Amino acid sequence: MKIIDTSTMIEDDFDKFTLHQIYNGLDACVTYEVLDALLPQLDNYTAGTYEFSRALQGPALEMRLRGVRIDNRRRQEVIEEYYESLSALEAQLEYIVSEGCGLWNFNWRSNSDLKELFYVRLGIPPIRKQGRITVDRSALEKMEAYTVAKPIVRHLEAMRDIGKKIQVLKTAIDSDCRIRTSYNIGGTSTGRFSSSFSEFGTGTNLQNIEESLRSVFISDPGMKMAYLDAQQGESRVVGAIEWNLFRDGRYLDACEGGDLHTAVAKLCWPELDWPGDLAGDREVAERIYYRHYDRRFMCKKIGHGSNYGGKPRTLAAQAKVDIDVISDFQPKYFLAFPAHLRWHADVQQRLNRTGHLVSLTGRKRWFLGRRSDDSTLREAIAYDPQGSLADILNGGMLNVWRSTVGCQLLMQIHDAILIQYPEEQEDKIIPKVLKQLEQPLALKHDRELVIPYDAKVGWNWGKYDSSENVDGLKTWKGGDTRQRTKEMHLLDRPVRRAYRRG
DNA sequence: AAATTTAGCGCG
DNA sequence: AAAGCGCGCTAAATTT
Repeated sequence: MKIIDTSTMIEDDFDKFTLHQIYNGLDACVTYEVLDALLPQLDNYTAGTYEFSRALQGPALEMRLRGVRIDNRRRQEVIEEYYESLSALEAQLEYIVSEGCGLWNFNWRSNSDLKELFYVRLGIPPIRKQGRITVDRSALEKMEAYTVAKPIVRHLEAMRDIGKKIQVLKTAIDSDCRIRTSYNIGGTSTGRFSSSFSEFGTGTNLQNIEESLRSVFISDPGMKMAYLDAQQGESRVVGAIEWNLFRDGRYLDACEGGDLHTAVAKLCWPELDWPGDLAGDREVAERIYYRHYDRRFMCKKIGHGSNYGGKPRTLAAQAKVDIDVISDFQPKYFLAFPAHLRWHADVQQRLNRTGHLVSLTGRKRWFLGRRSDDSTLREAIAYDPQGSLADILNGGMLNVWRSTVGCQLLMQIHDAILIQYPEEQEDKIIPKVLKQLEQPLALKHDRELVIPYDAKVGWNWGKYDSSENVDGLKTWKGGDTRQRTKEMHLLDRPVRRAYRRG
């Protein structure tokens, strides 16, 4: 054994391999020295958080290693279809812009080209966002009101939608037809995971995949998937915080009593025909409202946004409703749940006095922004529910991972996990998984927080659809009689589309 | 030519 | 002038 003093060594004295070993050694040893300096600084809260983070390395590394199987044939097909639609739209738009507006060498992805087109050539008054001129989606939507802009805008909206999907679909996957991500356990200020490309440079963030692309993620042969998501998780945590602080359980009661987002929808659109029962109301709330989103989805935004200090104008813009809808809604909402405003005031006070907060699950965070800034207060308000739910979800995930229920973790998506298991054992495994996830958290004044999980099962990550996606996720009720669609040999498949000429 | 910043957009 | 929070990725634009 040879000891190398890196403070005096001369690089030229060593071969490349040895230099790599030295580099690795420094990586490990210096990190260890840092740990020596950090450990004495831990307090009761941060020591717990550190231990928890270390424990999460197990499931996180396993998910990173395993990856998720991709239906590559379907992926390629979809990419091709999207590319075809995109190039057709591109050609049409190029024609409109060159012949109609006299703009050559126009690039629809270039925001400066778009600003030139709309705000100079077409003479539309510039639309601003935080003081800056913008051509984002909401600006495009506003410009639909101008007859000259409308066909262009319609093209751009469709092209951006498709372009975004292509971007995700063409992400490089590994040679074993699996997509892998790298979870970063300490990657956020709240305690959530972050997700990004894998250590091999393949894959991507898997926590922002849109619903329409999820069906290309499939389970392994003989395995079936379950998507388990915490029902109204963040809202329940808000309710739990308010219970602990003020012994005011009205919001938690509301979460536990019914569907909160539907209740918000009823407050926002009282003029709609609400049947009055849980299932009927939910059906009304789930009718498509804007793009592919339903009212219930919009109300999630309105509810969360209001909880976290959102103002009518912003929330109205986000939920695509008239500002009056929110201005009418919020007073009713804060009257029904007065603890919300008390909680905000309490956060403000703690922030001013101490500069840090400890969440419901005992996670401590310092706030380094100016304490007098509104944005610092809003960060602080959002912190506890967001961080606590992450801890609760991850705690449940850790239970599942440590247990012997016989499933494999595939993904963590903030308030949900995706797992797979031998399909014939579904009805044995799902209840056990739910039990591991739904462990109660003790609150003050003799109450518990239990977050129920919704389980959906299938052979791919997309939503079940009787015509489009029969293998997709369907709410688990026990006894799913479906059989997985057989994979068809390439040559046996019907030809879907003729080659385009040209 | 390479590195960094900006704008836009997807998810929870 | 604007006022939910938390992320990561891409193409274009800008700086080095």
